[in-house]
Amino acid sequence: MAKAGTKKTARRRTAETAASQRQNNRRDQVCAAAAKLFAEKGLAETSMRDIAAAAGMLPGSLYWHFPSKYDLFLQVHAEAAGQIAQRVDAALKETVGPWERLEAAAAAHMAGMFEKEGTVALLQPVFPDDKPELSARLREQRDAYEARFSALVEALPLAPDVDRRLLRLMLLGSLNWSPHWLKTGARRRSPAEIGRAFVRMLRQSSEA
Amino acid sequence: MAKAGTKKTARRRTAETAASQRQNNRRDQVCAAAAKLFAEKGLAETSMRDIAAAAGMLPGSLYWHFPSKYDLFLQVHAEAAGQIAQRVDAALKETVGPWERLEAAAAAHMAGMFEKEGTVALLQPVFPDDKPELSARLREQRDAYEARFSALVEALPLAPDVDRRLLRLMLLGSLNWSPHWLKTGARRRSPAEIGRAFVRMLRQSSEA
DNA sequence: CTAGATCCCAAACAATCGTTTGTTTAAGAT
DNA sequence: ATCTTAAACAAACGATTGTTTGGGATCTAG
Repeated sequence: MAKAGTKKTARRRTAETAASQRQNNRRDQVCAAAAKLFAEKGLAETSMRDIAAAAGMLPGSLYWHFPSKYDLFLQVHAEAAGQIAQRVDAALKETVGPWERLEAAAAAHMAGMFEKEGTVALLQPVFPDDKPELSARLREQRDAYEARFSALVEALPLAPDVDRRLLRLMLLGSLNWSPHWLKTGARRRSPAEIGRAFVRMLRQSSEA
Repeated sequence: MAKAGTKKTARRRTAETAASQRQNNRRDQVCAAAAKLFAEKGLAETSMRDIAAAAGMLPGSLYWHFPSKYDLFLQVHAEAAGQIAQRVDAALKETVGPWERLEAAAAAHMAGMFEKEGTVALLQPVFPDDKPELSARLREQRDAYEARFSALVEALPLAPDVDRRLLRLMLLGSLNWSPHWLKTGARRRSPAEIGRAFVRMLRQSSEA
């Protein structure tokens, strides 16, 4: 087929595809195990040995996939943020009213946080002061995601005396705090329902 | 004067008072230093060496005042919780209306969290899974404090379809999350004002 | 068949952790 | 002056931390 192409590209492409089949087989597995542990115990309380054991390999082997523990955490964080952002964006595409959009975003935010065990790690802000680079990256990811809510609140038809910033912070705070009391088992209402309920509680009081 | 009293009691009393003057001189100092560090970096990220350095003594000397790191943390946590509870109770004594009482409690909660640097440590729930005793004690302290808000919400005149539990959780979540974005310097509104604003946002929408 | 890449193991590295031990200093009590 | 106790120092303990090193499979490309 592509044998007529330049030797280099042809060789490289086959090498890439063949390699990528074999490549990163267990990388995602490591990520998943790390996500779960980070979400359960936090960054500092989770050791590389714990992650390695959960992923079924030795501690040193992790360093073939990730250059450091913080890079691994950053990867997990980015994936979690991306998943929730994807959910929110998908929900927003199907919704039109300003309040309905905020409600859909809150529901997607909650559903995204609780869909997988590891995703909750996103919201617990862990900013190690001795790793300013890591903290900066985490803030970037978080800010980029939360910008969606800034826009949604900005679009609300509100009475002129309502502090939009405070409304946004109140909603996000109550959403992000929910993992502390919402247990995954035997929940009365689904996470998405709770997110919608929070938005509705804010709605009538501040409508224009 | 008291020389006619029994030798034992007289001697013991003077010994106690004299000892208590000399006793626990730097214990509070250690507590304050630990509270500040715990609030800034959390339990796991704060080492006994950090605390000792901040208190101006050597690591081993801490163990004369506290039997372990977790006991020290528990003490700090209890003091912080007690201070906020005291503020809330004082504010409630002067307020009568159900909504006004909730508003006053939220304001006191916020003011208490931000009055000292170390007090914020209260709200960041740190429950090490390998120390169930510590986790249980922390939960006790937190639950005992938050019971106030349960009672306050229960006393609100609400429409019958309003979920009081969810309203309480929303308020407490947004309050407890505020340290993540409310910077101590150059704040637009005081913590107490923000707490009041949060309650007002909930008020009109759910009033009976 | 050889060369090289991929992936992991086995073992150790230096650093830091919470904690313990033995000793010393200072001050009040007898 | 002697005895006791509070409070700290100095130094180390074993365990755990994140990470490095070197080598051994396993597979693919040439």
